Amino acid sequence: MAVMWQCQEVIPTAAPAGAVRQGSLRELNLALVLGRIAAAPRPPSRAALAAETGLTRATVSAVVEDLVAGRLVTEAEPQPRSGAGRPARGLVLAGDGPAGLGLEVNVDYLAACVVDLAGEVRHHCVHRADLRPVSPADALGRLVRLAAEARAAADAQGLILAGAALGVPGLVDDVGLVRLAPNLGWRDVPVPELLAEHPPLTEVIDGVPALVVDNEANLAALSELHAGAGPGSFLHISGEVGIGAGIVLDNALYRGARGWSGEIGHIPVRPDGPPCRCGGRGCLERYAGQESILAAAGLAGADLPADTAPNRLAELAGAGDATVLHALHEAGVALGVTVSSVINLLDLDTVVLGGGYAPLAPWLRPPMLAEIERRVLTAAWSPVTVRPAVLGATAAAVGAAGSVVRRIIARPVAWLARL
Amino acid sequence: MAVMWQCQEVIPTAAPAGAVRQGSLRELNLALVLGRIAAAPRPPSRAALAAETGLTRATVSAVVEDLVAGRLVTEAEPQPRSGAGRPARGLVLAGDGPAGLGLEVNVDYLAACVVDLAGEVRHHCVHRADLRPVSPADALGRLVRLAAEARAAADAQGLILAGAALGVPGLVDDVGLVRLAPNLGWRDVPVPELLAEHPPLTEVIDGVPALVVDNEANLAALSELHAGAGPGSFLHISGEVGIGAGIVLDNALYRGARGWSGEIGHIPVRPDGPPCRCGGRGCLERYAGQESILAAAGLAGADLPADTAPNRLAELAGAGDATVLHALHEAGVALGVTVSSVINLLDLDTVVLGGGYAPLAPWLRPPMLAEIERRVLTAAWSPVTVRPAVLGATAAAVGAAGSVVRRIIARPVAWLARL
DNA sequence: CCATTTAATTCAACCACTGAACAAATAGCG
DNA sequence: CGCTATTTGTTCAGTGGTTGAATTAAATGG
Repeated sequence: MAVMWQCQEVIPTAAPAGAVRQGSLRELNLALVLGRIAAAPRPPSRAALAAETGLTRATVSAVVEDLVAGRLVTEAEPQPRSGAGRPARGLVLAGDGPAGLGLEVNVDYLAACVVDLAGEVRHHCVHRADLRPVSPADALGRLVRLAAEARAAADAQGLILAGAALGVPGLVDDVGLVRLAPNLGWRDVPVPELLAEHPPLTEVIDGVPALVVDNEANLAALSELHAGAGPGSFLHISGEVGIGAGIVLDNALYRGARGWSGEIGHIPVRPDGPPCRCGGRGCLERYAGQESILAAAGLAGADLPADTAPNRLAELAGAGDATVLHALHEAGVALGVTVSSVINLLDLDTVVLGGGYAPLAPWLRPPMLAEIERRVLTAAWSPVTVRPAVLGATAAAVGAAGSVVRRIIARPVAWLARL
Repeated sequence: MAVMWQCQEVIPTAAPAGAVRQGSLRELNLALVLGRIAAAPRPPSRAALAAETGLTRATVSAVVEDLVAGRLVTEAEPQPRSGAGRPARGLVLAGDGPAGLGLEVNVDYLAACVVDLAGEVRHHCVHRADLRPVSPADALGRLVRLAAEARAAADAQGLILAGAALGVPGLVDDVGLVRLAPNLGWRDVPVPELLAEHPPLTEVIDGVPALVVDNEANLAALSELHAGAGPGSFLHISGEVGIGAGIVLDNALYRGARGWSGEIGHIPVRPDGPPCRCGGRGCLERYAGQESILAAAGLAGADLPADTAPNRLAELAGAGDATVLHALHEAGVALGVTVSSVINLLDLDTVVLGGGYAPLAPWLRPPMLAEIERRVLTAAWSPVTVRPAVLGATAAAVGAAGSVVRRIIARPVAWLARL
């Protein structure tokens, strides 16, 4: 069994860097048309797609025929139309075609979900447990059981799982090794090997590995790209126990030379500040990490589970607790300083507060905006938006599943060839 | 005369986002083959190109025929071969085809140069003068005279100018307006309008404007990408009077949502540090800007021209001047702190010291590496390289000219259609 | 001098898109 | 109710560009 491990989701750019044969022509147009169907606000007709893409109606018909045959697209009920003419048959992404399996291992929960082509979450299941004392092999074993449940749920709904993606709160290298997941206590964990005993996740479908491992913050950012306020460039900050960021540039996740981009938690806020366990001093995590906020809020000993702490903080802040308000203000200032650097560097216009920061956005936002206003050179010409993420704690798992279906939409040929 | 102004060089991605007709097929393969010829270390044969790209030899021959007819490629002398078989005819980029005109306006000089398809600098001319007291219209007038000289030189060598690019040390928006060039004293200067009286620069060749305006740091980074140590992702820091950075990700310049990326000079090193004229506090420019280094080195009153100051500092440092050494060390530490943030964020493996920093690299490098070692989370697994730029002060102008020819190589159809 | 080897060209076949004509399905109007 | 206008979708000959195999070209080596 030749298992090829690919780490980290890569949405193939529709255009191959290599030779362009005539088959590529159809390949590119399949991707083009399917992409438009996916992006359209309402089911488009073949004629509308032709007008939109510049292809002829004849070609669009041929392409759509392929997509329908491959169960990627179905015809919607003819919708009430105004004006004369033969009524259009609307095209929608199939609700019973391929789907993506999204998995997540985090500090205090496991999650699995199934997302269909249209991006709808068709199954979702969370298993709460503190995973720090659990061995990696054990944790992954539990995850496989969750995945089996999800697979059964997908089958029951007529969906075909086309791949899976796993989000981990740490650095993942390009052979599937989790180099370091500090808050989980993992170091050099070979996820592929540990999962190798579980066949459902280790198949290779047409050259694409059945499972892809990626950083959790990256996947959360992807979910915001697809489910959230849509296209553009933005920074998605995940405030979990650690602080991670996903960088979306021009509708694509930027991963860096080795896939380790977005390690925002250890950007120095005050280079001479208190030492951080990373070895540096005055890192952002020392000011805006969950533990630091809790300590500053006087809740250090409260021993709250990591996933309820943000809501507890929001509750107290809403009630006007001065210590908590001050702690959040300080965290917001630190975040603002860091984010200003990022914006000066990358010229982004949007910052999304995700993970644990989402419920705290009302209190983090004002000090962040104040710092940005002061420190970002171009703020005068174009304002920067800071907003909470639309998806909550489930973002990473949903983003993982979404990355699977987005890969199909970006390169439908791979799926069609599988049949 | 319909002059379309496009600001900022954009290398077209060979694959159009729109419809893919059969003509696109040839278009893509022209770009593919020409790109391989440009990237090859020695003149490749048609057969080698076929093997490399996956196209058939028949197709490669047809494509090459088009390229030769369009004066983009010529056949090199048959080189001595080993082994049996018909000798290959090597293909090289034409030395008498299209060329790019590169222009630069900086604080104390103007520059123009001509670069051919192969990236060779075929003409170069610098005009030294302090341009701060000169009006923008006047400065651009002088630049046009320099450009005319360059055009004559290109003609004399049988080159055809296919476009021009202008580098400016400031923020350029997408209609050609220089929003702010602080060290030049420019604000809201409409470069296109001021150049409109000079026909040679305002033609539109086949939909592509004859002149493109861009930030100088971006163009310097591009020159490093093409002339320097080649492909990859890196941060190019230009230490002129201000500090700018060009970000190259996956062999492409990243420009940001509005083209204002790389404003690294105002990233805070110490958020409570001395106030900066940008309105923030403790910005990098306050520690590693040319004026700050000179002040720390005790040369504040020396009134050195901006372009000789770095060499003077290098001279003194080489002679062991303790004050200068200390000043450079402090600047290096500040640069190291900032660069660490950038690397944590973007996961780059290379930092290039360009502009005025290039001659100072021997002294800046050690403290930078020390900070990176300490603050970059992933430094343990993969080392970060810090090196001086290969091109000196001429980098921006050469990069500008190079961007013109790179655009032709990336999409040769535009040039071929022009005939 | 001829077999071997590699390079490049020629040519019929084929694939996918184009453009125009045609069929289908509706609304509006007398 | 029937006719026209209108828009959607399909059919089909035509075309551009690639493929693959055969052919020609130009060298080496025994």
